[in-house]
Amino acid sequence: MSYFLTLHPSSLNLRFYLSVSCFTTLTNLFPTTSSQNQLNITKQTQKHLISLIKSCSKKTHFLQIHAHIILTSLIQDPTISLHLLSRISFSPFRETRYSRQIFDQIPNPNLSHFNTIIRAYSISNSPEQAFFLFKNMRQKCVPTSPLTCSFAIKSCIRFCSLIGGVQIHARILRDGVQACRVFDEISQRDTVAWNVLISCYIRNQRTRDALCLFDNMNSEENECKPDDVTCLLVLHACAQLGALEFGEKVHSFIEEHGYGDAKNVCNSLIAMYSRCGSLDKAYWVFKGIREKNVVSWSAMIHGFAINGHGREAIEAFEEMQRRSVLPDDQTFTGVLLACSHCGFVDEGMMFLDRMSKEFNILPNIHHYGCIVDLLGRAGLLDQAYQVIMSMEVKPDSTIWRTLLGACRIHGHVNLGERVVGQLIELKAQEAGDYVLLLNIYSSVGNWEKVKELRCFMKEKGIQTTPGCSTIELKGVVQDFVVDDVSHPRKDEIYEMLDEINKQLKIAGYVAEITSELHNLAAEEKGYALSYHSEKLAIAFGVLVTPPGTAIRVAKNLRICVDCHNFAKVLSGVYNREVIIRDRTRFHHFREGHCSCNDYW
DNA sequence: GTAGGGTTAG
Repeated sequence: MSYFLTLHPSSLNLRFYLSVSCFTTLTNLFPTTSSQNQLNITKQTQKHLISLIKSCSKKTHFLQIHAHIILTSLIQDPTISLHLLSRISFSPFRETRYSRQIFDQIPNPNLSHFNTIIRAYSISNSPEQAFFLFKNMRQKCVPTSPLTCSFAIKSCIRFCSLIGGVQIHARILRDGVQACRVFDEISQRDTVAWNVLISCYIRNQRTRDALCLFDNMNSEENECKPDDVTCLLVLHACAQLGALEFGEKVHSFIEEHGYGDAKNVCNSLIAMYSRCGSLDKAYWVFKGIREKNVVSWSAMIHGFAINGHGREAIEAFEEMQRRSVLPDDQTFTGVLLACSHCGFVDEGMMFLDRMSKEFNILPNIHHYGCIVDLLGRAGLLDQAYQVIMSMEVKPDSTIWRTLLGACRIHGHVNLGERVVGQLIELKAQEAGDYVLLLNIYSSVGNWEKVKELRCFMKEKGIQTTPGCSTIELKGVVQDFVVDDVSHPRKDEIYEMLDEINKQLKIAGYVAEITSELHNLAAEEKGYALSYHSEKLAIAFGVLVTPPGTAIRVAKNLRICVDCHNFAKVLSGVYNREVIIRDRTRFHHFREGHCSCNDYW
């Protein structure tokens, strides 16, 4: 029997014991299995062996057990090998090198094996090995657990590896396990470490914290400064938040540090300015790019589209072709978006047709989303439904929700109910969907159904998202919720809102009540609407900014008809440009008018 | 071989 050949070449200790002293003892101690290659183990043998391993208190004894396990190929049994590894790693006679020998003999180490050996290394004199094994797990496609990460990070801290810690940190966040505290434990943070943290914050919708980190990086005590990648990340956060002033600050930083020539930075600036409703500045940046690529054009087209400048978006699309820049799928998303936001039904359908025929780009779910929105808002609900049913991509919850939004606009009860049914079937229904259905019922005055659905929602404990509007003042984003009383200047804000309401009534503003959910008397409804979060944010804007300054508000949900009218009349009476970005689009108001097709 | 990164429906 050539059992020596089955041994790992490095396991000299074991060779020694096997060849010199223990072999006879071992075979007497344990009945060996007949074949070394076939693992044939009963539950009882396993149990017996494990209790032996556990009770083993001397190294010599342990060595004997180990030798036997190798000899009988029982090392292939994952439970036995784990106990063996665990005992040698955390016993009074522990020795990391020996742990490693055993680990290397295990044919297919699993998560528990890795956790054990990584833990052993993390408290040993060679903690860097823990990190290498952690990386090894990825290469071998062994999934990691929070425990693994915790040991691996500890080891990185012990051998002062920033790179290691950052890599594990990124992986933890990618795997959805929160461990931002790790960052604080890194002694030497470089720009990349900061950038990773910012990126993770943005991915986890903590955009405001991302902006704070930019400021922290920029502070005097901090040695490593933001670089071009930091700027890209932070611009993205500004765009999401609608934080224009902060975005401008980042823009100045970019210019000061000479990042302004980088095309990716410029493209991000275009996106940031357009998503903050500052189309002029977006266009200014766009014009400054010498060699505009497809991303620059797409970003600009998208910017025109979301700001309600559909004609310019389409012109830009034509211009880019004259300049021989080939459009891609995202360019068409922008073009179709322009059509949807401006109600260009025929053109939208034509572009959908052209993109595959002329440009060989197959429409994706985003393109169909625009088309469904376009048809739905135009009141062509059946046609929109047909598009969903006929498209080659599987409809997702978002696309059904788009159609549901259109059902609300047009008070389409039957289709609305069917769409909610589809969402429930997809198991993707959200509180907001039921709210839209409530809106549909109340807009047609079906209070019976409203009551029924409200009861259902109460029974099921469905929590609706509270409406929240934000407005930025001197680079700080401020929140307002419905009937907000938490603001330090709440008295002034409510006073201002009352004053605004008086002025607007004189100008002919009447509270629009169909969108309100409750079956209240008209007067009460008017009252219930008066403290919507966007109105509070606007009142705050009027209060704290000098006359003539544009008021920019971002809202997490859809703006209601009444607030829309309120802002429209206000833009004329107070001579203020009002820009409200809600969940689905921008609403620009100037001199008593709305730049898009009014509410829709 | 060297982390983090540009435009994307509602």
